[in-house]
Amino acid sequence: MPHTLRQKIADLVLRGELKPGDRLDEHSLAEQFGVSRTPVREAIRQLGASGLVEIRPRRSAVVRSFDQAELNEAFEAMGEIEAICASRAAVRMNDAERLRLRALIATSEDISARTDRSAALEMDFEFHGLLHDASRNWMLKAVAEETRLKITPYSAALYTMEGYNADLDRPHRQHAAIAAAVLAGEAERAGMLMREHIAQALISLQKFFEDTAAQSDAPKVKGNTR
Amino acid sequence: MPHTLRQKIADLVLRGELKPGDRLDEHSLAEQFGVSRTPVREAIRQLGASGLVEIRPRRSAVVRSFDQAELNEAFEAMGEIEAICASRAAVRMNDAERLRLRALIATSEDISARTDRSAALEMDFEFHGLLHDASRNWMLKAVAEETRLKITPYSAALYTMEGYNADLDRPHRQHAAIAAAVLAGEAERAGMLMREHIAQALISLQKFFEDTAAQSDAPKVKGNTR
DNA sequence: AGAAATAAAATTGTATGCAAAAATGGTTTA
DNA sequence: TAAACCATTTTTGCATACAATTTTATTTCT
Repeated sequence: MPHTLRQKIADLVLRGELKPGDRLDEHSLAEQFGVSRTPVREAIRQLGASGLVEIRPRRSAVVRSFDQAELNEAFEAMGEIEAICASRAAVRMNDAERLRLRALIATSEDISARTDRSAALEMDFEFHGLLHDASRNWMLKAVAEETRLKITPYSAALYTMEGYNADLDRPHRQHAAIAAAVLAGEAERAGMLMREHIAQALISLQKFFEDTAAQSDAPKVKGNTR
Repeated sequence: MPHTLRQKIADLVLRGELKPGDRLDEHSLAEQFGVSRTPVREAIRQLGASGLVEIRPRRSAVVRSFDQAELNEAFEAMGEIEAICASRAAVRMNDAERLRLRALIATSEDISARTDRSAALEMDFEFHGLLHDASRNWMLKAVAEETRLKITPYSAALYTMEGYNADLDRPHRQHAAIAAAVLAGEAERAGMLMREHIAQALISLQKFFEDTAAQSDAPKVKGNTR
């Protein structure tokens, strides 16, 4: 895990320290990480190409923000892509991965019961990551994870926000159902369940935004603030 | 079309002046475009994040190259993504786009008859681009075009290489069939035809590589050269 | 002659400086 | 009071310089 500067800056966004719309000041980032502006600029440009931040000539880069329509489209796209990964995984998953998938679901059961939000977020990453790997297609995996990355500032909020009591059990049950289909080799069904899973995530997210519209530290959809 | 430096360097790759495996020398690129190394480096990093070039610490960036397995996976992924775009387009395309699609196919008919390779390449871009737009989903469009970008150094060779007599009529007929399905609103069928179209492109490409294995200026699959 | 070792050249990574543009703040004016 | 104007400060874009590393060329040794 060589923590590149790009990764460090991305982490600021993924960990929620920088929220959609926030500016990335080259000078302060440089100071914060003990380097000069040059490597910071290069890292920011890379994040711009990955779609995590928005780069505007002569103006500070800002964390990419989506309006409602863009969020809907992003989730629709991710649903399709994840569905493809899942159906491929159902046909191609190897024995080691099958074992790991079973273990993951068992752990997830426990996490859900304990209502451990941060563990649940990590579990979510691992579950989907495993399916990406099992799709036996590096580009599918790359596409899925790039897409996931872009909306993380929003989707992670579901797990991250303290005090927000979204249901942790529903995503767990959906993961379990998908895993069952994958393990049974039912490609079509795995894809369908995955699509529904992502669609459900969008609905939860929209509900979350309504519920927390008052709170100030939640990521806002574009046009909501200032 | 504000030709950014990033775009200019990308064009070198897309136009085939830089082939997979070729090094991108910061100094000579800087000289070539009349700027210093700093903006060149930033552009290269961006292209690295887009997956068009490969960046290795302390070593020159090189144009991304794929081995046979990676190419297969890339085309499989692209087939799925383009299929989704096509089926969405079949349901969501508006009247202006329908008109344009018809015109495109008519022009394509002519291009195919005249065996105009460079026009055919442009047509290919426009056809798929139109479907991306008509999917009414910016992220799907972004994903499709990023994926397409990565394999362009290989797929464009089919059209670019002088003297290689690949069939121009087949892709045209496939485009026409897809267009018909889209215009008829047959989402399922449009997606299926698109998947087959991309699969066929891979087969043609593999054939192309076999045929031109001797020629030195064709892009090679990783491991073939040096 | 071929391989290994070594010296020279070329290339990348980063810091720094400066000009140009944009954001900020305060003053004036309607 | 609010808007418009102007000066100040901040921030970005780019060029340049230099150290660290890799690459290339040359020489030496077996």
